[in-house]
Amino acid sequence: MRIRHSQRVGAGSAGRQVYKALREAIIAGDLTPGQRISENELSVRLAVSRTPIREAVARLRDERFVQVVPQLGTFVTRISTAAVEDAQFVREALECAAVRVAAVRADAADIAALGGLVRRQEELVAHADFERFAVLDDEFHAAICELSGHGFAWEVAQRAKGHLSRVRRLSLPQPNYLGEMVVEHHVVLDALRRAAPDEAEVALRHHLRMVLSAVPTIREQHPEYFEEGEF
Amino acid sequence: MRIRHSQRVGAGSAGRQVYKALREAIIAGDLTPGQRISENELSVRLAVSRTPIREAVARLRDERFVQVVPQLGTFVTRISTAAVEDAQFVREALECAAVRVAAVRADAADIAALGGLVRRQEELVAHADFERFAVLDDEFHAAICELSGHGFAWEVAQRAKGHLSRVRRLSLPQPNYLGEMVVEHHVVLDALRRAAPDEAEVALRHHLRMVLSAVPTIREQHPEYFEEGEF
DNA sequence: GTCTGTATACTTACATACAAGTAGCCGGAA
DNA sequence: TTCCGGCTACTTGTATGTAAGTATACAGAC
Repeated sequence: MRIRHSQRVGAGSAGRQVYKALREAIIAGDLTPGQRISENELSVRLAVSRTPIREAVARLRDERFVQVVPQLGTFVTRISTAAVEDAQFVREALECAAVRVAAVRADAADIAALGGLVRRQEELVAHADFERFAVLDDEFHAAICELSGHGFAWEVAQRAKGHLSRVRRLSLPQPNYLGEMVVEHHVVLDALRRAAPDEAEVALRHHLRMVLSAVPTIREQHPEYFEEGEF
Repeated sequence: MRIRHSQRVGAGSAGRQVYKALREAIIAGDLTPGQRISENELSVRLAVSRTPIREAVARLRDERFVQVVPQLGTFVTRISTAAVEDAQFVREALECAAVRVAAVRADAADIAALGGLVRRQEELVAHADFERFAVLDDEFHAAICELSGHGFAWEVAQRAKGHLSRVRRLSLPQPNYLGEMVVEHHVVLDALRRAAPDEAEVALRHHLRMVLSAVPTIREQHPEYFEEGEF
């Protein structure tokens, strides 16, 4: 084989790398919904054997990014409205529960750190840097879960909200989207600063439903990304 | 091409079977915390090759049932208080959110079906049948999530609450445990019947914390199951 | 032309062989 | 006795071969 274990320079095992690459490719839309992905083709393109490919595909299957039909093929799932709503429900439940705890646990230093995050987000709004904003946005929500003492909740939400991430990727280019996001982050942050769990929850819930409310529009713009059927 | 293909209904793939067997063995305590499990040994004992074993182990690793150390071994994780609290947090957030929705969505037929479940549980209390009670208990909670329209939430909770399941298994033999469980199920059921989301949430939250409150006792009874360190 | 049976070229699921790294035994030296 | 170095027997991670099943193209019958 060409590439030895020297490739393992701390980036994780090959299977883990393949998983990350495929996940990112699906969310970014490089692998389009409905597309068939071949383990053999991937193994040559990524220069690894089929074993790590299979490991990655298995994880993606658990997260509903792909559907694997035995002896037939593996397909990138189309975004289904039901799956998006499921993901939204899970994320909302977990993060709202977390923010309530965070509101009573966060100290001044925690608030300051969160504030720094939001300020960095503001800078990106001016540059319309959607890529890096998405990263900082995830960091913001991850930080809230971390503040609650249950960073595990963020991991779970992350694994469950696959379809939601794909939708977000499509919705970012909409006008003034980033600006509104930052404003809402500020509202949540203020509630946390005042140690007001109820207000923090309400604010975060409203914020999280932003993405969901954009789904119909996104669906019209990218109908080929979605499953046919019920509206 | 959008053909939904029939899954292999019967027993599932070998990897899936191995996963279920190992998961059950860990929860039941047949595989004790800290114990090293060898992929090779498992492959001969279960009469399959290492490939499906590895697939199962990968899933168990995601659920924190095992810890895999490359080139060293795979070990059954010890129950950590932090992991149990994490699982509790996730389950509570998801199920409480679900029960609120269920309270306003459930119709008479749904309530009747849930009532039937609880009645079957009552019968098992008399026989002290812990095994089957655990199954019916899961069915009860799964049904609530199903009623909310987000059965997916139960799947997520199920995957996240691994350590909690192990604790429950240890706590079931405590006196009058089953009886209290059924009583609390009734309280939740009544709240659902009255379509009272707030009361349903409070009742369910209290119910879910029963297991957690038993952790210290369980830890004293089975210290070898738990990680050492912080109390 | 239309339909049908078959060969073929794919696919995933599983089995097996190899590579690389770690713990521990064990003999020998200080 | 104590410490150190190498050898051995494991481990997981990866590569590759084998088996079984499905869609499809195509030749032939009607």
